[in-house]
Amino acid sequence: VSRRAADATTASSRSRSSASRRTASADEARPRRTRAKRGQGDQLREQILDATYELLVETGDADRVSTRAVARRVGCSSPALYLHFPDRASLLWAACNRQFVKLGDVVRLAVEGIDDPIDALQAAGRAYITFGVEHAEEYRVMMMTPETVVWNPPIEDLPGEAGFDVLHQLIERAMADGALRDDDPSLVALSVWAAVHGIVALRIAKPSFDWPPLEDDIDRMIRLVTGGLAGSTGSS
Amino acid sequence: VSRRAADATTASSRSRSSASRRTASADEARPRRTRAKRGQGDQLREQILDATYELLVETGDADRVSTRAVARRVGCSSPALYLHFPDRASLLWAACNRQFVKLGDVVRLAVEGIDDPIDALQAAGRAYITFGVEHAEEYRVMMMTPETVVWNPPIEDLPGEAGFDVLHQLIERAMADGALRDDDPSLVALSVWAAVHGIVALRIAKPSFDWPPLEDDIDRMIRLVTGGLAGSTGSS
DNA sequence: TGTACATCAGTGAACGCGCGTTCACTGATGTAC
DNA sequence: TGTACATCAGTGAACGCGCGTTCACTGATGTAC
Repeated sequence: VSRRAADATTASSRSRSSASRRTASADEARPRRTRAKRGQGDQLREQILDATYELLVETGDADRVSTRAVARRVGCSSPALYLHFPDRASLLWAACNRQFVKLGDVVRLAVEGIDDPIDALQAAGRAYITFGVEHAEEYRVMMMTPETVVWNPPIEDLPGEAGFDVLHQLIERAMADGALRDDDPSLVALSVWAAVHGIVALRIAKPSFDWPPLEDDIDRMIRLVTGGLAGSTGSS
Repeated sequence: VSRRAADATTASSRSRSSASRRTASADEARPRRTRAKRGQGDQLREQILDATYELLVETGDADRVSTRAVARRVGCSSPALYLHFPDRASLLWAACNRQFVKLGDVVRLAVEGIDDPIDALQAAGRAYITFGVEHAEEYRVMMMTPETVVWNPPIEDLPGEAGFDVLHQLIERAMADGALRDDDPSLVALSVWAAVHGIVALRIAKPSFDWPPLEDDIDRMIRLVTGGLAGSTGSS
């Protein structure tokens, strides 16, 4: 401890410090994996993805998931990862993406069978927010991390995976029905997406803030948004 | 390049790879700093914060700002940082926070002299979003990064620094005036904050997405939010 | 049926790196007597 | 006015670390002739 800085209270859990690495190391206990049979090379790929995802959830920080830790968890050597992924970034991305495509599915499922587009919008928003909060670490990696670090696939895939396309269609339909005031559906969909993302992202970034119950927050945002889109123009 | 992964196109710009480190190194050219005079020890502190902030902006990634790079930029030795900050996390946080308190100020300033609470809310939202997008890296570090990595000071300071308290007061006032429908002002303020944060956060996280002009987005969100809060209850 | 060969599914050791931080120190400047 | 001493504002070298990745290899399994 240096002289003037001696009064510091910071615990310092930076991803680079050896102390924090040690935290994530209940690994090496795993037994050495047995080599896969001849045609079964892709088994390892799945196991690697599973382990990566586990570590992601356990550490809560993509930066603390190292290739070596993944290999220890799997029970293979670390070069073995390179038989299936070109580099660490691709591995992390793949592990997140596998869970993440579920978001689009969940939103699509939530909407199924609901005829009224406003009701469907509400269901979609609810599903999106709930999923995001419950899968915080993937959400963070996919939606809150700079592209340069993690976003390899074409950016155009984003809407489909995030359930954004569902949003878009619902809003188009609602406008055609007269349930929402006429506007550019793409732009309105972006606003709604941003609003919904905002709830999830703030909670993920600041979990120790004294948030109200999630359900209240969802209801209020949905009322706010659908009320706002449906009403006559606001004061301005 | 390994065998099965040979077709990979990923450029691999992970924060850990030596390649990406090299990108951020137009440093060592700086002249050696001269030692400060007797009572002027705090000059170095300011210079360290400046350099940290510069690197933060240049790299666009807090993980790529190392204590050694900061020292090189300043022109001092890296142990010198420890005369003023207990560890790297504190340094990074301080550098961001220094710029970040401006957000609260900007929001407060934007609101000054506007009597109508709805107009004031719109001005506040506009100021918040603009500031966030223009100071993407600080915003990312402060508002989109897990607390464990970067959030040392008490979480209760967040609202004041983010201009959230202004929002809260405006909403209280608007409700008292009858300009907004009665509700719990804290919860409504959270929703509005989330909506506004959503716009900023998505643009920062996915800069290569084909976003509409920021102004349009701001206007639409403001209309959506204020219209929604003011109108009678939406369909539900 | 035998056997040379190709392929698959990996492994162990090593490279080189930059990092956060600590340690013992140093020279200039002020202060007490 | 001199001088011993304390303090300030740092420095240079080193420690130990875990990392991403590459390299050359190995043993088991299938395949062609």
